[in-house]
Amino acid sequence: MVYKHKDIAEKLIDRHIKPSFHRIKVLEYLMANRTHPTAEQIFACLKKELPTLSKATVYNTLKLFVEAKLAREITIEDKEIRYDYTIENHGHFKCESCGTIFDFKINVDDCITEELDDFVIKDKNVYFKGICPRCFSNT
Amino acid sequence: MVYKHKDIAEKLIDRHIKPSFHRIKVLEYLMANRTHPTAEQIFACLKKELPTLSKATVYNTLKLFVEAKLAREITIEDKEIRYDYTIENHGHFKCESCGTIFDFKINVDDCITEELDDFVIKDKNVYFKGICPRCFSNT
DNA sequence: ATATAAATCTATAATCAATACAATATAGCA
DNA sequence: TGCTATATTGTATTGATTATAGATTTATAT
Repeated sequence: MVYKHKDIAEKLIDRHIKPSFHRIKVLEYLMANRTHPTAEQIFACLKKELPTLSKATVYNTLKLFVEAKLAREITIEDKEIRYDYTIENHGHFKCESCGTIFDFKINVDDCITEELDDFVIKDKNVYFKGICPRCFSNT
Repeated sequence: MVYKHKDIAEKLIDRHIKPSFHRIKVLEYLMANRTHPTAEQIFACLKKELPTLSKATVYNTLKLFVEAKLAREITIEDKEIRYDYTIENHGHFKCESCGTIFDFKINVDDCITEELDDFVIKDKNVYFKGICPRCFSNT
C-alpha cells in the first residue's frame, strides 16, 4: 500500500504534531512496513533516501509517536525496542527460533477481572513466545 | 514467609540445577521478594550478606532460572529487565506515575483465537500500563 | 587422603541501544 | 528583515547486559 504524504501529514496534525518532512517519512515507514522494526532498522533504511538523517531524530520522532498513540513500543524481550503502527486489539507472538514477530487478534478486555477496577488502564499488551509453524516443521 | 534452604535446594534439583549456595540465595530472594526486582536490585541486596558475590553470578543465575521456568522475565518497558518468581495466570500492571508493578489475575487462554493453533506457545505475558489508584487519588 | 576433571564463581573489559547535550538549521510570524 | 521557537544534527555519555579469562570450589576416582 502506498500512502500520500498529505494524508500522513493530516494524521500528524490530528495528534498535534507538526508534520515535518522527517516525521512524515518515519510514519510512512511504520505504516508501510508492518514488520515491527527497531529504531536502528528504521534509521538504516531511511538513511539511504535521506542521507542527512540523524539517529537522534529517529529516536525523538518515535518517542513523539508513542506519546501520541500513533505507534506502540513492543518490548517482548531483548534490549531492542520494536515499533508498531497502532492497531487495536492484537497481540504479538515472537518465534524463539527465527525471531519473527507475528500479530494475532486478541481481545483482552474479555478476561480482565474486577481487580483492576480502580486502575486507569492506558495501554494493554499481550506477548507470547514459542515456535512458529514454519520453524516447527523444520525440526 | 521464610523458606528453608533445604526446600529451596530441592526446587533447584527438581529442575536439574545444582543447588550451589549462591543459587539458593538468589532463589530465596525471588521467593521472598515478590516486588519484580531488577538484577541490579537483587545484586545490591544480596551483596550486603554475601560480600564476595559477583554481578555476573546474579545474571548467570537468573538466566538459568528463566530457562528452567523457575523465574520469568518482565520487560514491560525501560531497558531494565525485571524478574518474577513463576506463578501461573497473572498479568502485570505498571503504574506510569510511581513505577510500581502490580500483579493481577488473568486467564488469557480464554481469549486466544484459533489463529495460533499451529504455533507452539511456550510463554504468555500480559502487560498493562496506566495509573494506579493511589497515584490517581493524589492528583 | 590426593590428584584430576568439571562446575561454579569472580572481576573486569567490551558491547550496544538509548539518551543527553550543545550547536546548527529551519519554520512561523510580527 | 529580524526574532523566536521548534526541529535536526553529530557526538559524547550512560548504563544494563554480555563476554572473557582466570581463580576457586566441588565432585569423582584412584
